[in-house]
Amino acid sequence: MPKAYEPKAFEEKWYRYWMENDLFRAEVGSKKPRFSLVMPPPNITGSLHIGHALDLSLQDIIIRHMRMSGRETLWLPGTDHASIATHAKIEEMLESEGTSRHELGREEFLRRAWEWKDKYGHIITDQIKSLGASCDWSRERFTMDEGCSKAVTEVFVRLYEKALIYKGNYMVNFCPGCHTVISDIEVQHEEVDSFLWYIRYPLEGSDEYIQVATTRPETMLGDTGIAVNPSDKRYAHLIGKYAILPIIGRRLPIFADEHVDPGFGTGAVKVTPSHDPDDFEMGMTHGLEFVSVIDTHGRMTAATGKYEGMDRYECRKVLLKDLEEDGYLVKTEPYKLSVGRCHRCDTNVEPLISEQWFVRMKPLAEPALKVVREGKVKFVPERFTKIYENWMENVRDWCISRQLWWGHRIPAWYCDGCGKTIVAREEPKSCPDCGGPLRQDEDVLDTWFSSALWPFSTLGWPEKTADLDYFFPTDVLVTGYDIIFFWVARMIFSSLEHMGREPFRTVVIHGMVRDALGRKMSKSLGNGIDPLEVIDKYGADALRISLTAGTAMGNDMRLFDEKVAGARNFVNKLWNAARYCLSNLEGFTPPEKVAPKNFAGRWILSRLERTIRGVASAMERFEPGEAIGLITDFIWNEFCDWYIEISKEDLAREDLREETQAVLWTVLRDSVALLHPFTPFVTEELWSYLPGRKPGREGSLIVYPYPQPERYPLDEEAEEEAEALIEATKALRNMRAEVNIGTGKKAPAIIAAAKPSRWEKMLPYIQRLAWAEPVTLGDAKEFSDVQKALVSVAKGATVYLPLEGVIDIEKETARLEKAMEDLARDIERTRSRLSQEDFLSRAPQEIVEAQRKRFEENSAKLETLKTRVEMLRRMK
RNA sequence: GGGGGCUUAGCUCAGCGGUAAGAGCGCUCGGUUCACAUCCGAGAGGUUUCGUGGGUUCAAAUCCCUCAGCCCCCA
Repeated sequence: MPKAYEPKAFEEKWYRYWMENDLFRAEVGSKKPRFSLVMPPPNITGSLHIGHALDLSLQDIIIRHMRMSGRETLWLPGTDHASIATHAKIEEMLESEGTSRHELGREEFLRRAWEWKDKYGHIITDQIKSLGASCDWSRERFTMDEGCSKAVTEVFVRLYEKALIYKGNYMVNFCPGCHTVISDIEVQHEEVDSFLWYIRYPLEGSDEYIQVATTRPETMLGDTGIAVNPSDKRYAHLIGKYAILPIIGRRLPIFADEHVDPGFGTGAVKVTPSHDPDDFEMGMTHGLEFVSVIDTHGRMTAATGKYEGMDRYECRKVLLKDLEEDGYLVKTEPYKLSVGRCHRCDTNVEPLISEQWFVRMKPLAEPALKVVREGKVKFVPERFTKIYENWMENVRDWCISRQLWWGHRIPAWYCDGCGKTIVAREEPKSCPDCGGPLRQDEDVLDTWFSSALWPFSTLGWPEKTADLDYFFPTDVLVTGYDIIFFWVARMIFSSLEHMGREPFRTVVIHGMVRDALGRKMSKSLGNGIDPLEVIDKYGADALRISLTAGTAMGNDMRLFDEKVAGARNFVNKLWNAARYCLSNLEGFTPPEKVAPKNFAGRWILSRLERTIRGVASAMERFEPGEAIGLITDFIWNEFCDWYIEISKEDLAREDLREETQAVLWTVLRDSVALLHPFTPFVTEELWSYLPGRKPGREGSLIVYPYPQPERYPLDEEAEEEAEALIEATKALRNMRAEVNIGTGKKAPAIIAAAKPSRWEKMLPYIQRLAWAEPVTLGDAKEFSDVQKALVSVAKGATVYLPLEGVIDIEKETARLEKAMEDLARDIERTRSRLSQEDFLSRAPQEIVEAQRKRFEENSAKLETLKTRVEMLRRMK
């Protein structure tokens, strides 16, 4: 076994080994209880970022834990076609070649897109492998593969037939940057510093004006009315009259509408039904004219006269100048307003009216709410339930068409002859009504429309497949809180609608990974951490630990180099502990049963049992951070710091050598097994060196039964003895440091015990652990008059550090008095607690007992110290 | 405007009803002990204390309410 831990030496090797031996593959119809999980499909245009690394690490931890716990596990991987992103990427590529999609035509564009996908689409899946993700690559899917596409068509047709999909002319969010409609949740609202412009519109047949305030002056060219609040006395006399739109000259009816906030601006608002969602509503209810003044490129339309062709913001500038010159602009005030930006390209979204396809949400949302409220789908942590419900309760219809070519083309055909619309699974040859020719809808569907079907489309739906039958519904879904609405919610209602049941039982939500300063990682800030670089530097295992340890599920976390280095240090510690164990296990044959007689062995197995129980509980609650914390604490602070040191003594003893070897082997084996879901590479590597490893595939750690509770007896007696030993050792080390006796330097020690017989067996350990030589044992009274020594009290014993020279009485007295103060304070606290009737009668018996015991132990310690201090005083 | 989160040691964070507040990093002191300097030993550091003020309880950092600061989501 190599001396140094070097992850690069074996990480790739083990991934290949697992793959070649088909160890990630799920078997349909296995007798084991099954456990399935689908991977949130990463975007094919993307490369692995730290968010993926977290998401995938958590899934791998869960799936490996389940696999080792005896489940037939499926972790289904795949990728997402990412309509907008890929489309943009291809367009960019074509542009660099001096051509465009319109020049090439749809068919050629798609050919080029598929070519690109075949060439680059697997980059991210290759990267996923370097993390150790144990997903079943034989079942890998792509949202645009044949099966998933078939599912999309099927769903579209079914929803259309149930009138849950409709086409209509409504106000939508258009992104001039991506040149497509986007859905409501793809718009990000952001507060920006802007202005409120006050403009006066002349009243018809009068010299007077009505003043309005607006944040978007350029839209005034499309104004078709002016609204005031019905209760607003200032304007009551103008209702029913008309104003004249400056520059354009259009007659604008002045009307009352309750939605107008009298406190905003002047209380009178211009109404642009074609470019504002609220105005759209008013336009509909009040029968206003609809005039579109901004097109899908963000440019002014022909309806704007001399402004035609100008960019909307350019037009704003020119128009304001014109208004000012003509005396219409009254004033300009600074104003904070919320602008909608495109989630993908950051361009300001333009609300405009357009004919698009929508999913009717109300009927779908109801069952999706019910299933969560009834607990059939549970969120972990629970607080995300409320966030989901909140959204689902207020959900609006989902705009699903996109003006792009890369994606699932909408299965709708139009007959120009008779105007009929046909929605069908197979392309119809001609119009069933008039026999005329048909043309297919040009648009594709929102990518999320296909990912919403992921848990069942990937298992073969709409076909009845064995996979679907066996693995659906899936058990858990792991994802970040940022896509609860985009994805989780949509999977839930889609599955309920098409499968008749929930897609998964538990949704495990994690937070975002931030940089060292708590900032979001972004390209513009350049503060992103590349997981591949981290893996290169510290290994995948260290990365996985640093992403999961020390954080609670659902909370954001910060990642920085020192954190990963710390994780790597732990792995190195494990590596060296294993080296120690293995070097002492040469020629060792694992016994049938490990049942040590010595307290040290019983102690460490008892502690191991507690760790196993804690891990089982944490994993059950989906708190891998807690689980890994328990395991690392056990390995480092108990096994390495204490048991391994003790074992050095015991291995040298004829009567204990064999059982000590057995304990070392057992604890190492279980530690490595417990850790495997978290650090798969190093553990499988160490496993390969472990005596007793069964040969071949079946002997791999990845399929070794995960340590479960009640594997070893809890041994309170041994734990108490070990605690006493540790306490005495620490007391000695402490006193030695006090008087600058270096570690490793021999110095005598005296243990004055209440029950000396109990301490006899511990002397060799104390000798080694506290570099104490010679160690003298006696009963409490025997040494009470030792003068040249420092004293500490441990559980059941007084520990002396005899000194060659004369002790500094002042200093020692002060040290002891400080200890006495602490004890006295504690004694007082427990005494007062024990004197309360309510406490004695209402608190559980164990708690009361523990207090009593503590009171007695501390009183005894205090008594000892008191006597000692009195003695020191007499010496002065 | 609605919803959620955070506020615990210098920093990053655990702990979320059971009784002297924990970890890692950083800091100080001491160490080339035959697994490990990617390490070992000791220690300081939280004003009797977990943002503030109340309440519930035998018992609160932990549960409830108030307020404050910061952050996120939705409208």
